[in-house]
Amino acid sequence: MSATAKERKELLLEALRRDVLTMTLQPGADLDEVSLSDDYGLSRTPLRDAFRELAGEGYLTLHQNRGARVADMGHRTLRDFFLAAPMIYSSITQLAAENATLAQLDELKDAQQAFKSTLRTGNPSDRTLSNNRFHAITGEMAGNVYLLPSLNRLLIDHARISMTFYQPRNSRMAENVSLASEQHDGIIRAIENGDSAKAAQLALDHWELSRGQIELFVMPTALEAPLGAAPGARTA
Amino acid sequence: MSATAKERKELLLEALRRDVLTMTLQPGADLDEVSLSDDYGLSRTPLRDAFRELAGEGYLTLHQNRGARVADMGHRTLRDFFLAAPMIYSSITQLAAENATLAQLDELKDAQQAFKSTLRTGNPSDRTLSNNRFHAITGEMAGNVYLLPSLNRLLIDHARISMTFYQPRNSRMAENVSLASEQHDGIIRAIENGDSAKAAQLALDHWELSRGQIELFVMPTALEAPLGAAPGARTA
DNA sequence: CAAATAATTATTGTATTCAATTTGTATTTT
DNA sequence: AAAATACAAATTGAATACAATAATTATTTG
Repeated sequence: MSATAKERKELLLEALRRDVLTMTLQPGADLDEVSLSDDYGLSRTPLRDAFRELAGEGYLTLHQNRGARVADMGHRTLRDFFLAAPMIYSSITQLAAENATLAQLDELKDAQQAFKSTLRTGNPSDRTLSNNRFHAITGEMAGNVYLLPSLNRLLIDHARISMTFYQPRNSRMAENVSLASEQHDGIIRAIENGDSAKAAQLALDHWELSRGQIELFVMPTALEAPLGAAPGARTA
Repeated sequence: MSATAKERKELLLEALRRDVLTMTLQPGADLDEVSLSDDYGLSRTPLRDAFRELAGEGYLTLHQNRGARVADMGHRTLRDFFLAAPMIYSSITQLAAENATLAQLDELKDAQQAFKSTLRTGNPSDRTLSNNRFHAITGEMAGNVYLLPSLNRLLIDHARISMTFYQPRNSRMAENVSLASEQHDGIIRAIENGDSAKAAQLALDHWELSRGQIELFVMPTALEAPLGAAPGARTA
């Protein structure tokens, strides 16, 4: 409670964003106004204000007389995601290469450094968050107010999907993670050189890697054991 | 003051959206909390709530200790708009053809009827609003939560750009308006038939018409009078 | 008189209080 | 006992009251 009210509000916003992205707050979970307000030393008025803000960004959804819930991830979500992601990611990255400032480029490099260090420590949440930050910066670089809201919504659910599907359990997946890091480096170079066509292509490659990783979990490799022939198998 | 508080809030939201789209509230205009709150018989709390909601939708922008302003349309805006519009419009319309329900199709037909009638009455605001509604419905049809926020932001500024650039002053422009209406009909047919490729192409054609109309104002036809040769011309 | 500073006013942000709606529970009724 | 209704508790929404910040005006000082 030491900080000023404005700071506590900002703290709350960041914490909620983080908890949504890392699935600490699960999709559909409903947020209690009173408990959160005394957790962060705020009254309900600025808290509800924060809810609205986060709802506008796509983290939460608000329902009449029913409060705030973490944005859902239904069965349609994944399909919508696969449709929209390559288009938005590639065009954002292309525009980033065309419009990035040097200050933004430094930010992106810092974000990539942070991402690399999370690969070593291995905390899935931190990895997801640092990856999220990397791509959010490309969005700022692109600076297109019409595409940005779509990108940010994609990034929210990309983080959440990664948290569920992208836990590297074997060497193949670990390889993919470090490959993703190399792709980040490539994207940085393309942006640095203003090579927008290459940046767009690298974004697509990067997406394909991520997509494949997700599909490994959605469609796992088939079991090899033949049915009904195994010794001691129970009959239905 | 007769309606319930919830209704008055909804009324306020609709009125503000409408006023932003029709440029009744100009870009950058700042909204006074107290005057609006007694205009609509609401206290400042739900009013500020409405501001946040509209900010999330892209109609307003909020600044620290400085209240709400109508979303700006700077010099970058038009360029960003031209870049994003064809991509979003075509993909939204394509998805609309793939996913539209019959109820939504009826809504779209109704919206198109309304649009046609505004062409006859000739009120620019009504024409803009009914056109806006037509395209907003295609967005609902597409139903892709990741693309929808970008579409809606495009639609806000498309309406506002139309209100400034799209006042038909000669027969060429009047023709274009009725051509736009025919394109709407074509889009409806393509959606009805589930022909997503055709729908996407028609959306692009529709965009091209709109783009050309805007460019007529941004880049007007050159004057024909030769410079410096006219009698009585002043020398620099 | 100009610049700087202090005080006043206006506007925004937060807390508290009050009202309305919803949800859970208990009681009644068939 | 199951369903329906009435009641009570909890939760959300709005209004008022209070605090903090920014803008404006007045005053002071070089």
